[in-house]
Amino acid sequence: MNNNYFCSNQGGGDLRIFPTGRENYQENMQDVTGMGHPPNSQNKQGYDYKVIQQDDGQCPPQKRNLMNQFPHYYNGPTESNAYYTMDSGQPWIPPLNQNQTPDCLNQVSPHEAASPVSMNRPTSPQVMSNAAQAGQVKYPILHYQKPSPAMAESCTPMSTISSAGSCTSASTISQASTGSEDSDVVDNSSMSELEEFAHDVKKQRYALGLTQENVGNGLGVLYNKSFSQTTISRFEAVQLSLTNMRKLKPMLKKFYDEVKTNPAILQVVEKVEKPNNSVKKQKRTFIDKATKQKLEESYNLVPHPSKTEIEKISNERKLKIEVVKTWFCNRRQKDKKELNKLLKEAVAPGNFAQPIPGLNTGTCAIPPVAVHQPCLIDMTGSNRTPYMAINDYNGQFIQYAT
DNA sequence: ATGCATGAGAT
DNA sequence: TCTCATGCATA
Repeated sequence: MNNNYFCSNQGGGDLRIFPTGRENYQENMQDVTGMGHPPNSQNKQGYDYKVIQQDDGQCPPQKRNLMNQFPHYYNGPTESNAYYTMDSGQPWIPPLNQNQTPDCLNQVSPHEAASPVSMNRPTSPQVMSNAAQAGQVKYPILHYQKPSPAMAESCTPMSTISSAGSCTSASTISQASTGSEDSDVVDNSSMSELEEFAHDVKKQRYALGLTQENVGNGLGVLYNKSFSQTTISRFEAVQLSLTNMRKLKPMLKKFYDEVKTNPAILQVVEKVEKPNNSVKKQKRTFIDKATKQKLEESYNLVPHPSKTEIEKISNERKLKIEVVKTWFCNRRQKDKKELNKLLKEAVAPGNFAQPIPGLNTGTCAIPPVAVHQPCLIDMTGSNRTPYMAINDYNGQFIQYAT
């Protein structure tokens, strides 16, 4: 499964997801966030980190006591003006978004506003149970990024998939009105639907004897913009982001539909020639196994290294700063995808998870806590969701597919 | 199939 | 400076 996260579903249906190496939070962490578990003085004992230094104001923000900045997400010791280390001797670095300002905490999260379930305060079991039964526990889709330039320019007449059913067989394709700007009509497929579709599409490709490259070119034939073998491969393996999958799905669907009604295009597709772009050959740095191992270690400690930290790593590992930087970017990207998959696996009907705890995703200031009551999943992959202003939210929801 | 890289847009 | 979509290069 995933080496960077550990997830358990134990006692009373509690769901816990946290970075590996931090399993001991299971014993030590108590929820004092207001998510249903009032602080208990006993909870303040026995954390796996200790006060090591008074904060003289020079303390880097990452190490600063979270209590002051994220009072309702803070789970640690409450001594003010201090920062902490773990029993292992490693620094305990709160997964804090450095850009986050306390003002953000005053905003109502879209989750909270939109759902009977609150993220930041206890919800009575009554409300919870009613909401769950009525199917009212919903999750917002936040479009936080515009389509990539490639997609944007080539997909104007993109088909709209009806919200019913999976795409494999049941969905209806209707031609979106051309010209008019309905770019926010997007595919709403759930992760499971996308998986099913990806699988289906792969089968069809085999049946047609097409290569991934052929298909990529095929999209070019239909949309005037082709995709690489890599992208098709990643789509079939469901290795793209949810948004990305949803964008590509209608195109692929259209392609295969088109092939059915008009097999002649196969001839075209198979003959597409690659332009001889002898220009800009990409160089690829080779990082040996041992070095990668070390990078992984650094990553597990600090997924978002600062400039100084990157320089340090760069020196230690004898890699260019650029290479280290890129490595961390890619590593985070990879992690995010893996975590989303893990979350999807972890959430069984009746179980709910909090937004992704942020050690490895980096920006969510919520130390891992047990979830004793239904909460909301960040389906968007944006770990800023809880802090987003309500007016950034356009009211679109999906219900979590069980 | 996947690792390292790039460029555009968001923060 | 980061994230995200994407692709060249390569095992």
